[in-house]
This record gives sequence, C-alpha cells and structure tokens, in this order.
Amino acid sequence: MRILLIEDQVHMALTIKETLEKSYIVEVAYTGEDGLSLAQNNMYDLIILDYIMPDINGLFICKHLRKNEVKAPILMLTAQLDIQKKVIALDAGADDYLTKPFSFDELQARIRALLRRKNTESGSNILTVGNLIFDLNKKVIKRDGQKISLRRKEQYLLEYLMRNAGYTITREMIFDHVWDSANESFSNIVDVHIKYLRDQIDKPFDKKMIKTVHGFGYKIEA
Amino acid sequence: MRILLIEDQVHMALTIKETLEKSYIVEVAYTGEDGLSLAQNNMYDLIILDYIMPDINGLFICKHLRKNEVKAPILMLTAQLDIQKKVIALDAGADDYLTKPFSFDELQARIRALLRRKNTESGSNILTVGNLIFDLNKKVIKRDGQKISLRRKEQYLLEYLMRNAGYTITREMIFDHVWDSANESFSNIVDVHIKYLRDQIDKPFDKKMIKTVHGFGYKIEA
DNA sequence: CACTATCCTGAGGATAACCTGAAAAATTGC
DNA sequence: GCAATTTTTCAGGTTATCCTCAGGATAGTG
Repeated sequence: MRILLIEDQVHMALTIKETLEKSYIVEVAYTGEDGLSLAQNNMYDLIILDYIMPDINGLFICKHLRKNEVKAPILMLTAQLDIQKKVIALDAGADDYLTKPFSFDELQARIRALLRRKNTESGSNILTVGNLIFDLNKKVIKRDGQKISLRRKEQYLLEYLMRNAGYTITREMIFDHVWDSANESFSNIVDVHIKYLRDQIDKPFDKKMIKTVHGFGYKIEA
Repeated sequence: MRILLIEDQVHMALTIKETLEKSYIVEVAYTGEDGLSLAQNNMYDLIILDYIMPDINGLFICKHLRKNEVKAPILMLTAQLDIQKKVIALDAGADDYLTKPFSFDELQARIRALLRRKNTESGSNILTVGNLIFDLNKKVIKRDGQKISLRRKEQYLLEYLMRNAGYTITREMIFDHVWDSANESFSNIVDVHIKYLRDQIDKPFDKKMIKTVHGFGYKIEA
C-alpha cells in the first residue's frame, strides 16, 4: 500500500511518515505543487493532505485531483475544528477529515477505515481486461467464464497488473506494491510469481495476456 | 546518467564511486569548493552531498545551489541519525537523506527513487514527432497508427532523438546519454543502433525520419 | 573522376535478461 | 504441534539483446 503525504510542515511530515512507515510505503511532498504532480503521476492507495499550505491550498489540490480522475481516497488534515471547513472539504471530494492535533492511533484508524472502504465499496472493484474478470469483493477471477483460483500474492499481483492494464510495469514497481515492506530484495521473486500467474491465467488458453517487456518489466493486455 | 559526488573523505568517496560506476557516470569533488563550482557549471542528474566537510558546510552548498537554480535532486549524507538535521537538510532543499553508515544497496535504491521521481515529474510522457508517437509509460511506439516494437537500447535512443527532434545530435552526445557507462570506447556502436532503429522506424515506410548529417551526427524530423 | 573520410550493413560470439523446476523456509489451518 | 499450503530462494537452462569486427557503400573534395 502506498500513501502520499502532502504536508508543508517538515517536522510534522516526518513524524507522520515514520509512524506510517511500519505499515505502508509513504512518500512525502513538502509543497502543494510537488504533491499535485506526484499525485497525478503515480497511483497511490491513499492521499493525506494538509488543508493549509503556503503555495497551493489543500482544498484546491483536492478539487483539482478529482477533476483529473485521481480516484485515491483523500484524508484532509484541518488546523482546527470548524464545521464549515469540513463541509467544504467533503464537497471538494475529500473522503474524511481529521483536526489537528490528533493522536497517531486515531490517524491510523482512519487510514485503515479508508483503505477498507475503498476495497469493499464503489464500482471500481470489478476489474476487467479483455475477457479476464477479477471481482475484488468476491475474490473471484474468471477468464472466458472459466473460474481460476489464485493464491494471495498472485491475486495482489494480478490486481496490480490489471489496474495498470496496457502499461509496462517494472519489477521494482511490482515489488513495491505487492510486497509492501520497504526493504529491497534483489531476488527473482517477481519473476517467479509472474510464472505462477501465467500458469493459471495464460497456460490453459491460446492468447497470452501477460507479456514481458524485455529490459523493462511486464504488462497485461487483452 | 551523471552523478556528482561531493565528499571529503577520500576513501569513502572512492568506495561509493566504484559502486556507482557500474550504473552511472560518477564525478567526485573532494572539497566543498570544487563541488560547488562543478555543480554550478555542469548538468548532473543527481548530486550526492556530504553534510560535514572541512571547508564549506554541505548545508550551505545545498542552499546555495537551490538559490542558483540548480534543479538536480540532492541526496545528503548525514553523519548520524538526527531528526533535527534531517529537517534542516530538507528545508535547505535536499530531496532525501541517508545516515552513515549505510548499505550500498540502500544507497542505490534511494538513487533510483530520486532519478525515477525526477523522470515522472518533468513534463508529459508521450513524445510526438510527425506521425511517430512514443508513449514512454506504456513503452508503446506507433507510426501511422502501426505498432512498432523496439528493444531497450533502441527505445532509449529513439527517446533521445525525439526529445531533440529537429536538432542534429552528435554520436558522442548519443553515446553519453544512451550508454551511461563511463567507458570511452569509440566503436561504431551508435551507428549500429541507428541502423537497428531505422530498420523498424523507417524501412517499412516511405518517408525516412532519421536523417544522417554527414560529418556531424543524426537527427529525427517529420 | 578518383580518392578519402565517413557511414552503413551483416554475421557471429558474448552477455545480460528471463524462465523454470525443485528444494528450503515460512505461514496457515486444524 | 503437525501437516498442508504458500512463499521464497537458488541454480541451471533458454532466449533475446548487445557489441565487435570487417568489408561494402556513399558522400564530400579537389
């Protein structure tokens, strides 16, 4: 799971980062501008956004991201309790808000809630690429109507590939998303799981969907 | 990719240099002063900067470079874990920090992350010259809507040509960008890969886009 | 036109990237 | 706590890509 934290107060940012890093991969943007471009150019599972920042207002960032089809849940940090602001934040497309100061336990609880909600809710939880269907709720995968059973890691891998269907993804990116520890392993573990996935997804069929892009990584295509 | 390493401890500097040279072109400055002038007068893709140096403080160098519009990402090496210092370093314009001692795997991971971030941040990821389209994310190249598959080196070469479309580029420039090893052997390797590229990009079509500029190099044009 | 510098091309060996099977380690379920 | 399952590591084989080299073609020059 990858989280983007947009927060201009460096000390606050680092403290949050260190807390969350035990459970997630966390990237930090110290300006609204950086945050905006990172959010638009990467797939995060969650965005934490400070309301007040010197360059670009958090509210504006939020609106802008929604307009540009960034679907990740957004958690807003507001400086003090202010019903008015909360309403405005939610209207702008934020999914939840938290007023400073907050406890880290509470922060983590909200994050878990948002990540959970994202997985069980919303229309985007049936992935389709060609005639391959992955129902994330029911954990059911079908190709040409034929049921396929995958192990956990394979499911994560397939989900990530399908969410980026058509795009070439490096082994590093896959590793970061599917193996959510921050450590760097240089085994061929990604290759191996790609093979397992292929055995299930491609081997029994004519057309191969999982393609290796030599020198870069892999992609899935119809 | 060119990296500038500013580090006064000669032994440390050489060890880092040797490690990184497998993947990048590395230049070393052994004093802050040298580092400063090198950084200002050359275009590096990344600067690695020791926090503590006898002549000029790394922090000062960092600030100074940012003030002078040096945009390259800066990775700071700090002597020991110290949140305060990290904050100061980031405030000064550094992009990341690493506390000594560190493993070389970690160093390389951070470097890759910084270089990657820079690449995804800057500008669009779809290059177009005439009816030739290169989607850098998908690694998909099309001419007249027709898909073309290229190998890795050919893709790097094409990317470089397209980024400089209309301008003549020397073999040396191509070599420096596409072959990021520090080695200076001048075979006809660039020529060979230009041929490979032409076989894919030009041969099947009427109009030739990759042109030879006799005595100088090559260019790509619509 | 003839001469030279520059560029192009094809083939084969070297190398890096990728795939695979099997065994070891870790995790899960009873 | 043990067996079954899943995950990871490792080593070897296979394939695609890359580089070198040598000879042929082409452009520039007097």
